[in-house]
Amino acid sequence: MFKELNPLLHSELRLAVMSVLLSVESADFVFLREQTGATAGNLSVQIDKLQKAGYITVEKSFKGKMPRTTCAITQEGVAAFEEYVAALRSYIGKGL
Amino acid sequence: MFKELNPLLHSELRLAVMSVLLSVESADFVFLREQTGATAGNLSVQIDKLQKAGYITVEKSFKGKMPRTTCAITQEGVAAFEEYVAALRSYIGKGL
DNA sequence: AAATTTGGTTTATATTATAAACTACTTTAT
DNA sequence: ATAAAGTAGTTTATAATATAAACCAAATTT
Repeated sequence: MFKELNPLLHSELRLAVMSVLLSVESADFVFLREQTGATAGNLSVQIDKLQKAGYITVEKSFKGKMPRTTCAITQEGVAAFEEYVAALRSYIGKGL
Repeated sequence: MFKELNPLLHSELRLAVMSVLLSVESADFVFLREQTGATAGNLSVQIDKLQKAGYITVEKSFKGKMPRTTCAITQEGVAAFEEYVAALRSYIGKGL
């Protein structure tokens, strides 16, 4: 009847992060914070979870002297997102 | 950019309950438990929250000697559900 | 050189979800 | 008639989650 909603994606902020990353090759921490409107602390935690799940990659580097964290979605992440959307449809129906 | 996801509906079980109630005039506790696959305890709690939010009505009666709890979605509930779906679209895009 | 800003992380707290335990009663079997 | 098992839930305890607040290290501005 109802498909299971991947709990890692069924979170407002993590879903927003994935949504941004789906459309942009890669994005840094500050860009993600701006796009999602999240606090840095919350974003830091959720990025970590997405990375540990293998849904995104996280690269740390320096832009001049300032630290920079760059994120990108993985193939696994894309697949998980698509599955999540398919599961949602079982709750929402054609409506979505 | 991203619309807020009503936290009362952004819950797997509550969303499933609302989804069932959208399609059936009314449903009793047992039917909801069967359709959602939830435990009775979890269902009881979530029904309570939906009722307190004004998204569903809950009527207690007896069917013969056995207690019966009957739920139905309210207009407010329908509206909230539709808004939730619209908000989801901001994360999902055309895909859904 | 002191104050502020940037780019984060860690930690503490509040909320949520969930299952386990319990209540109250009914039905069935002995 | 009574013990055992089932039904329809509720309450309570625990685990997981989300979130913000506090913090840190370095850079920039005044």
